[in-house]
Order: sequence, then C-alpha cells, then structure tokens
Amino acid sequence: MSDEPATQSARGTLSREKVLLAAVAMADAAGGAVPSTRKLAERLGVRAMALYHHFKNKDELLDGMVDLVFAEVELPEPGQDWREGMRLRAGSMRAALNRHPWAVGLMDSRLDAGTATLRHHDAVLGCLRRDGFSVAGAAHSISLLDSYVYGFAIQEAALPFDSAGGDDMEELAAGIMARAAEAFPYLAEIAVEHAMKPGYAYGDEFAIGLDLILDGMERRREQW
Amino acid sequence: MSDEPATQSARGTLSREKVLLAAVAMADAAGGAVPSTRKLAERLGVRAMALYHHFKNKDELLDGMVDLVFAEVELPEPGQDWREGMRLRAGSMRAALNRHPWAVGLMDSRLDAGTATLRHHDAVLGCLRRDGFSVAGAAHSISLLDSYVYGFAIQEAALPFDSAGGDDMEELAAGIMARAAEAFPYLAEIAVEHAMKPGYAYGDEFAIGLDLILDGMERRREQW
DNA sequence: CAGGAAAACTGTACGGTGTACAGTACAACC
DNA sequence: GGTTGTACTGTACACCGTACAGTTTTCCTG
Repeated sequence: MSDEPATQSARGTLSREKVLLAAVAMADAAGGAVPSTRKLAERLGVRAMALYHHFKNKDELLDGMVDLVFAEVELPEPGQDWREGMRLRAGSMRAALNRHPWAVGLMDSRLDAGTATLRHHDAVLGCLRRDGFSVAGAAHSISLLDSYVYGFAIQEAALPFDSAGGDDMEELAAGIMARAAEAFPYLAEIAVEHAMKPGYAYGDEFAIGLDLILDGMERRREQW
Repeated sequence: MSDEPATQSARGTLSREKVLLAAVAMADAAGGAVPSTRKLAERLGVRAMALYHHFKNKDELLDGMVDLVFAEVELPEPGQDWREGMRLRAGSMRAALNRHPWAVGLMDSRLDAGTATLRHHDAVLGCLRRDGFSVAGAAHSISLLDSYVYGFAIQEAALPFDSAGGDDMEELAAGIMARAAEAFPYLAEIAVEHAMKPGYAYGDEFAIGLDLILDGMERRREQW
C-alpha cells in the first residue's frame, strides 16, 4: 500500500541484506510470526516473486534471518576470562532471542548455519580452548551452555506473561489453580509461595541456573 | 482415500482422543510436520470441518498433541531418590521429544498446559520437595533442568545427521569445513579431533551435561 | 410414540500461503 | 546497436485454516 511499483520497474530496490533487515523488522513488530512473502514484498515496494531472485525459497530466507540474530550476539573478547566471556555471551544470546522471539521457534528446523552463526561458535570455542579447556571439555561445555540458553528462551517464549515480572500473573495462576484445585499440590505450593510473591520474575532464574553451570565447568575444567 | 464417508453419515467415528492419537501418529510418520486438517480428517474417514466439533481451532489440537507427549514421560516414583528421579525423567523426556520431534517446535508457542503437563510438573516438583529442596530451590532446579532438556532436544532436532552416531557426518563436516576453510580454526579443530572420531555421537553429550547439573543441585540443595 | 432440540457430521466458500512458470523491461557489454 | 543476462511482474496452482449454513442422526421430553 505504501509505494507500489505502479507501472515502472523497481529494478535495484532489492538486495539480500535489505530483504533480511525488513523481514526481521516485520517479524519483531508482529511479535512471534515471520511475515508472508507477499507482505514482505509489499513493504519493500516489490511483488512477491521478486524475493525469489535473492533466495532460493522461504527456508533460505529464514536461515538468513536466524543468522542475523546470531550476528547481534556479543562475543567473548580475545583476552577475556572464560567465565566472564561465557556469562556475557550467554546473557547476550538470551537478550537477542528475547528481542526476536520468532527465532526461537525457527531454530529447531534450521539445517544450514550461516557465517555469523559459525563465527559465533568459533569465538565461543576459542575462548574456552585458550583458557585451558580440552577439545572434549569445550564440546561438553558448549553443548550444555547452548542447550540451557535455547531452552530457557523457549520457556520464556512460552510464558503467557512477561518474564520481567508484574502482576499479570497472579490472576493467571489463580485461574489455573482454581481449575486444577488440589489435584496438583506442589504446583499450588510453588504458585502461592514463590511465583506470586511480590518481587518474582521468571527471568531472574536465568542467572541462577547459569551460575550453577559455570561452577560445574570450573570444577571439571582440568579433568575433562 | 481409505474409507470415504460415501453418502452415509460418519456419526460417532470421532472423539478428541481418537483425533489426537491419529494426529500424533501422522506427525511422527511425517517426520517434523503436523498434518493439515484435511489430511487428518481423511485419515479418520471424515471431512475437515468435523474436527472443529472437538477442537475450537487448530491451536487447541496442537495443545492436545503436546499434552499427549508429556503423558508419555515417565515420572519419578513417590519413594525415589531425587537424583535418580530427575535423571530418569530427564532421559524419558528427551526420549519422548526424540520420538516426536514435531513437539519441540510447538513448545515455544503453547500457552495452555494440558492436564498431563500439569501432572508432570507436579510430580517433578514433588520429588524435589520431598527430598529436602526448598520451594525456591525446587523452582531453580526445574527451570534449569527443563531448559537443559528442551534446549538439548532443539539441538538434536536441528542436527542435520542422526545424533545416535554414524558417519553421515564426516562428509558433512568436510563440506562445511571446506567452505569455511581456516576462517574458523576452533570449529575446524573440534570437527577433526572430536566430532569425526569413530565413536562419536552427539547424543552422548546429554548425560554429561545432565550430570554436571545434578552435581550442582546436590551441592546447593541445602543452601537454596 | 410424536416432536422438537441438540449434536455430529457435510458442503461450499473465502482469504491467505509458498512458489512454478512465463513474460517483460532495463543494464551492461561486444 | 544489437545481444544477452538480470531483476523484476503477472498469473496461476495447490494447499492451508476456518466461517457459515445446511443435513442427518440421536436423544430427551411430553
């Protein structure tokens, strides 16, 4: 609706990068949904099929979008202590997945890693290897850390309320618990005594779990 | 194609449970994709719109499918040691997500937990609470364990080769590394010295990470 | 047993999706 | 200045979820 190509040609208006940036912006705005090819094209002032000159198919476009998310993640700097480096990049990765929640649902079906993704993993591996982790130890560490970060992002995305806190949740918990009554006593307990407490925010759990993992890595660093 | 309703009515052929079982079976068979309403209906000898008498919309059907996956997970038994209970249910959950890989991609958008899901979480919480974890400690533990299991399942699902091992991967790693050349030295190192070793299977990482987490929980059990 | 209401199905249709295929117009090069 | 390749457009297809309006069949009630 914005700027139609009218009858003129729109040659030169498109490029891989411009398409990806627009797609990410639209997905962010839409909350959790990747735009359709037609909507994306319209935003770019172009017809849907024009996209297929820059991407083999939609899946390749999704690959590119996910790679853009990885490109946003802060990587550990060369001289940095492994523990601080891991904490920073885990937090940065989580933040990126919170900014782009649509990426979480895409990750399980992405087969081709982009170059930003490869650079990301290479940097993380390097930080560990340079600080005394063996090859196997670094592999264990990355599998564990990535699983934790992705899984935490899934759970935050699935939360029906804002994980930063607020009292939207009290009514929700109350509703669930009313339905489930006393059939699930431990769930009721945790809802009442933990999640409904004033200062509660699920997002705070991230650092707690991450610290446990980093402690365990520290302890195993030499033996792995 | 199998048994069309011809001209007669197909009354009584449907029920929530039958629909869900068929949907899960079809999704499993298809690998990673949930069936369309039409395909699902055809398999049940019914027309697509008949499904909407048992489910408000497709999302509610997906909720039910995910709940069925949770129902398959073995729960810790009442008298069981927390550590053994957690290990068993984590392994069982991972196995269920491997059997039903389509569920992994659904989890980030499920807002309404089914009763099997609630029972699942209640049982896990109970196992921890009965063995000395505080309410907060149990909350930390569950957040961490669930994140790890879901995240690991994501990574297994995203793997372009079978995580149980095999040499499909050598060619793949070779291909990637040929493209990436020496731009990613640490990635190259881990590919050659770790992932391409004869006995390697990514799935083995699961137990290693899980043990680290359980150790950390043990250490924090009293102080949390 | 009659009749009417509720429940479980069918038929059709609408707007949306990804994308195959065949133009068409412009840019660049011999 | 013609040829060739590239980047776009137009049209069309099969498929998707589902709204809405029948059509049966069953079951409850008088």
